[in-house]
Amino acid sequence: MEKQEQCSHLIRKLSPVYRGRVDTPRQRARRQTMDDIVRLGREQLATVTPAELSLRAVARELGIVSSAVYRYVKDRDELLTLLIVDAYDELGAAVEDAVAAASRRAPRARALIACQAFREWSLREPSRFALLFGTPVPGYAAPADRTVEPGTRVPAVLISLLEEAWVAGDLTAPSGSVPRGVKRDMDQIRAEFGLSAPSLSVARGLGLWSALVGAVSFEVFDQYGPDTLSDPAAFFDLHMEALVDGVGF
Amino acid sequence: MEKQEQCSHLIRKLSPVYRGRVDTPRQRARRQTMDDIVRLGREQLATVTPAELSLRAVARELGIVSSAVYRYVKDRDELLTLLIVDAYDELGAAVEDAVAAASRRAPRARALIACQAFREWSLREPSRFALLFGTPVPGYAAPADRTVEPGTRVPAVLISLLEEAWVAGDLTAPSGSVPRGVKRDMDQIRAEFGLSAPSLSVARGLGLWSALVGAVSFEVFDQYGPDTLSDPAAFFDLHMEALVDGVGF
DNA sequence: AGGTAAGTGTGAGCAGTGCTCTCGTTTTGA
DNA sequence: TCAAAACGAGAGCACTGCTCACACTTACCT
Repeated sequence: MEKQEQCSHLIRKLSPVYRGRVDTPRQRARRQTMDDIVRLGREQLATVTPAELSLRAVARELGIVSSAVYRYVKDRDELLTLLIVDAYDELGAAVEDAVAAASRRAPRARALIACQAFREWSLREPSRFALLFGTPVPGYAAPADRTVEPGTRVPAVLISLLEEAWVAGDLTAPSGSVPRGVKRDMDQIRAEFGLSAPSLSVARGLGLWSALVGAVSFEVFDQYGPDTLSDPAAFFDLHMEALVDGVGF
Repeated sequence: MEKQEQCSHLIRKLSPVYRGRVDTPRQRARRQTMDDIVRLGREQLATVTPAELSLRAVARELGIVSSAVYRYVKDRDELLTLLIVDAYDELGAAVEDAVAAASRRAPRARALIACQAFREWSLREPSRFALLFGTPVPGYAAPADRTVEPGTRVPAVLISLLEEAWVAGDLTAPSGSVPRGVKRDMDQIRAEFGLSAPSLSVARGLGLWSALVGAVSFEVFDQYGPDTLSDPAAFFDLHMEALVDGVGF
């Protein structure tokens, strides 16, 4: 089905007869329905955790019988993948935009802004945060070829800020030795992203990334006791500043 | 039901006739069944995420019809609470034991050992880790009066190590100012635990706690990309050392 | 010692889920 | 024009949590 469609799509593109009318009504309808499905799934995630996301509910709101939705989405897992990519993209855009809007500030300040943007998006979209960083759903394994790229956007922002600070001489390399195995892994990352920043800084950056998710997870999932933090945002900032200092910013 | 039992229990304790035979067979059987339910739930959690934990499966393995299990457990949520307390206790014991076994070492070393013990238990029990620190299950809200105390054991260990280091003069207070609101919250914690360590140290300790959970969560939930860390334990140690340094240990 | 109430297990049943299959109808593309 | 592809409907299977009416057994009190 998928293959057939792509095939006919290709034919249309190549055939002069269809110039200017790339879509059949059916294809337009299908794309519309696909968008609706993702939208309804996203809306459902506003009130429900990923584990209890219901295809039947999507079909219902779509005004379609439950089995018909399988014409568009192979699986519940398939819908999850769509929503994961959707969420990663929106999160990535939010963080990138926040950083871009502060392009004149120092890398350190922008790193903090990135963390804040991450936090704010997550608090605004707790279920989608859970979808990305919470308990993975049971048998589901995200297909790497579709989720890795959008999932790397936020860490990529942090990494690029780190590198920018390093080349600008604004990053003081932390002192200390790095175990051989970790060094090798960091060098691989450095090669992959074309970084000149030292291994230990990269390691600290990766640590910052996991600590950031941990801190936000604590807030979104209410892991701090009740009433222990009267001003969570202030505590978050303080925490992030310490982490950012640890990286050498 | 509960009240009646406690009542008769009291009577038995007070009545000389029952001296030495505190339990009726029925009460013994009930306790046994309760233990079995928790055990089966725990076993189920080894292969299944908290969200898809099934009461019917427990009943099935118990050799009992599905509705009968509601004689022992009011709700699926009730079972969750039992398992949460169970997991918190085992995790707390694991960390406390690891720290106690190294009682002759410096607080800093013991803090690192606590973190490692936390990580090891979590990797050994991924689903139970998810139960405690992953996405909260849908409508479920843990009853504070039963979960807060066991849930505080691990942070309590960290806090006590921090305090111990401080009174021994082994903790260098980090420099920097603390926003008023955060200061107030930290003072509340200091009062609650009877701490003399400075507010900023306590704040850093809380940050360490959330970062620890974040780091472990990254490993348990496979948030680092695949194959980015060839020696996760070494990276974890490096990360924790940095955090512990940040606290002032 | 006997009656009463509580505790326990059974089975049917309701509403919900994911997913499959068959059957018509419509659209598409050659 | 016609076969194939796409689509929607509806029934159905196996599973879930949970409730209820019904039996039976144990425990407690008079």
